[in-house]
Amino acid sequence: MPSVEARLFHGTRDVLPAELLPQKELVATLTRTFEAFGFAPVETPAMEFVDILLGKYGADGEKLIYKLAYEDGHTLALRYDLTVPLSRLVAMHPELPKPFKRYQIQPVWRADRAQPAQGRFREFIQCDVDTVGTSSLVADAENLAVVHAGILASGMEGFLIKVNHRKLLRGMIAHAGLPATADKEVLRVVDKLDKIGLDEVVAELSKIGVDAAAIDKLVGLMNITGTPDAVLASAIERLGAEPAAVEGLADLRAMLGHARALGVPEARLRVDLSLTRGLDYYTGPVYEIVTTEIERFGSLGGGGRYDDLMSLFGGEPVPATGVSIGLTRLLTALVKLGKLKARESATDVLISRFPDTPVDAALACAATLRDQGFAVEWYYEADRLKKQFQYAERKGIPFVVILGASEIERGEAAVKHLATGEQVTMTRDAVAGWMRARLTPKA
RNA sequence: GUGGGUGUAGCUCAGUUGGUUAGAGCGUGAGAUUGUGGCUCUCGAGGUCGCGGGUUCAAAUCCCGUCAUCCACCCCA
Repeated sequence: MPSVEARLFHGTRDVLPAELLPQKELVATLTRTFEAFGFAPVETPAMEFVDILLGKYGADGEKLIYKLAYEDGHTLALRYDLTVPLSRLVAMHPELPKPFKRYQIQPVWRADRAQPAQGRFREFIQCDVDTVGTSSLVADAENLAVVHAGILASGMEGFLIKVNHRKLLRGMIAHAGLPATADKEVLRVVDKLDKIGLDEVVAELSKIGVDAAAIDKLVGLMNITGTPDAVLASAIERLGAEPAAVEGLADLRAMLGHARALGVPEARLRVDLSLTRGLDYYTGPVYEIVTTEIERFGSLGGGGRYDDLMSLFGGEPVPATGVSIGLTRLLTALVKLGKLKARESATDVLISRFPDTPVDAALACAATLRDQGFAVEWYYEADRLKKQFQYAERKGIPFVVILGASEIERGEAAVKHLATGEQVTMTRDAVAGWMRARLTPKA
């Protein structure tokens, strides 16, 4: 067989132990958080029929769906997100008690142009929670509370949750006297406000044919800053007479009140009237989580309410809302910030030995330590002790237990704590307690 | 998808106006009187100079193409 160069498809990645060990811990924490809010897990297949996915994301998103060249190339695709597969699943299981609250931690695929430094990949893991079957804004507030708790638990410190409302956006477009069909183009420009500045936004708006009066109204709204309450109050002042906006304003006010009651700090929340979000299926509140610690980094999560999506699979419309944490992106950010406590190995203790060590007696000792709850690794070769210690050092194993013929004979063991250099020879039943007293508790 | 930059060792890079066996640091392997890690020292392994073509007596170096990758935009997790 001809040899091929070992390589990866751009935008995909291998995850090595140093990163995957902390990632697994984070997933365990997120899982506990999700379950604490009453969400239960599901998984769905990586591939779906193409027509299940088409017509849900909008033209921009649809271009990024990976279609599989299976049969005629028009039957299967890799899932693009977890929300549409969930809707399909619920449509196929009408017997599920509503509201159906599920979480799902699985990879998705997007034929994007990858940019790893910005946390942009073609394959990445999303952690979604969704509540299907209620219009209650408490469910939306719970979404905010769940992502807040989840991101905080990851060790990320600087982040904000931006919220807006699709109906409020529609009201703003109407308020400016623009046709509803113009919203996408206009809002995309306005969304760039904090990046390119006011003058540029005005220039671009007039370039796409928005008249000066409309620009004034839009920019006036976008420029409102301050606490969520202040922004809302100011928006009510300007849009209170706009029928299209009223419901959005009321929803946001209620949702934010519930979120505060659930313990989301005021300082984490921003009402951002320029937040649009590209996916077509959102109908109500929308949210996006951004880090304030890295320039030009993609969002850490996002979501919103999508009351019309379920009806696209036939049957009755079912209200639904959900939010997603971008696990791959969150981990990338933490690595970039040096906030990931990397560890090469999950091993607590290495059993080191000598040419004269009775192997089976030492293995029995390893088995005992495992029974006592330690992760124990056996050193296979009777190498120089120096080499065995170097191995433990490089893999970040905190303890080395030294077993020679004399220790085995006397029922003893020498134990060394590498971080402090402390070493004691003791009876073997004392080893577990000695190590446990020095093992830094896992966070 | 649009625009710009860069491809030399596992990683970060040097390589003079084209000129013999292409270098350094880090990492990695072995060792410094055979039961002790981090520091230091010695020695070693490792390169189709992204790939293809062209110019030339001679190309890592110049030209064309191609692929890969990075950055910004777009969009988002």
